[in-house]
Amino acid sequence: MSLKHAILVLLDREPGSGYDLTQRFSLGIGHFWQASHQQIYQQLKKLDAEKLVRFKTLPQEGKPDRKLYDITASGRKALEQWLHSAEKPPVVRDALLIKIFAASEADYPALIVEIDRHISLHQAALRNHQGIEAEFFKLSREQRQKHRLPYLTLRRGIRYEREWIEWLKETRTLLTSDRLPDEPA
Amino acid sequence: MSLKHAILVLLDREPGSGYDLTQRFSLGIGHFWQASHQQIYQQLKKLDAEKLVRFKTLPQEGKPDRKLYDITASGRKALEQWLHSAEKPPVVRDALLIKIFAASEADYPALIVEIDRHISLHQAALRNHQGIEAEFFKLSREQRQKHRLPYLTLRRGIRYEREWIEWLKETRTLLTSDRLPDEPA
DNA sequence: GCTTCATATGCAATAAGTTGCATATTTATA
DNA sequence: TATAAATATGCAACTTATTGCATATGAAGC
Repeated sequence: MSLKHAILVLLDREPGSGYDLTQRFSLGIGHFWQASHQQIYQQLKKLDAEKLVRFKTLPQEGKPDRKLYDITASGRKALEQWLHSAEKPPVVRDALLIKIFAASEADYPALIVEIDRHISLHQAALRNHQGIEAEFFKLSREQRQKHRLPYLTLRRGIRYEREWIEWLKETRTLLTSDRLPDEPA
Repeated sequence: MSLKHAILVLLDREPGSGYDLTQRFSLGIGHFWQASHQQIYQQLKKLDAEKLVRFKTLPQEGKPDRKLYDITASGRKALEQWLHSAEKPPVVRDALLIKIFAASEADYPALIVEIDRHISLHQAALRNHQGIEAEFFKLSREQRQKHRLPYLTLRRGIRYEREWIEWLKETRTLLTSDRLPDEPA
């Protein structure tokens, strides 16, 4: 259900096409919700069937018609109800940790390579988030105040990536030096 | 594919029934992979069809027969191959962050309640992890050395929960005081 | 005596997400 | 000049995960 509501949130801020939403997901809220364009188009269809959104078809030359979606009154109502409902913390499912859990010494070299790869990926994500953060701090105080909730979610993304990198580096060191932590985390 | 391999990892350590595995998931590796018993039974069936596991039926009185599963030679082979394959970092999908992202001032009171609830949940998870960690540190040096990889994954769980709690508390403070962060995360 | 918990396995329906493919044009880049 | 990227939408098949139900007994606690 959450993807539907994420879409409603975005349309509530500004109407847009499926394509627009795909951009907004990857650029705007990708640090806490990821969705492919296929998923977005599927859910827009369902949201339309439920009358939570509606659309106007804008013909374009050479390209397929653009469907400009907008949230409806009952969409807004559904969104508000959802905002006040309780949510479970996300389930954690991390394949890298299964591998680390299960590895024997023979697997260490491959594991180190994989850990390094993940460090790079998380560093790239962190740099990306920090770029957006830097933009935020260039804004005026009023503008910052206005966008503070989105910024707080970005902070969570930054900390998340940072925490990953720290743990991966610590784990890498312990694996290569064959040592073991001498005190609790 | 990862659930299948998580099951193979557990069976490789020790044969067991679907029920046993359910316990091992919730107690042993639940901090990085969660699975319900329905899912586990489904996947055991598929793994059996693929000949990666096999089972013996142990009749029991009064209770349904116990199916004792074990990994096969080709299961071990598949597991090793998988251990050396590359994995994408887990996708992040966090409904609470959508809510925080989208909230308006009218939603703040409900949001604070929800944040407090999440703080409690993460604190409970943290305490649980730390209990297991305390057991680990009671072990002899040799034993600790032997179980160090599982322990490293537990450290990740501990840090993950701690990071959540910190961010939730910070966010809660900023929301209630209507202030805004004055420096980058 | 009654309820709850633990043991033990499973089906069926649905929801959610992924992968691969298909189409068609313009604009920027090597 | 060819190639790739951006724009724009979508279907079909499949995998993965969730929800709700069903069955059956023994043991422990109130």
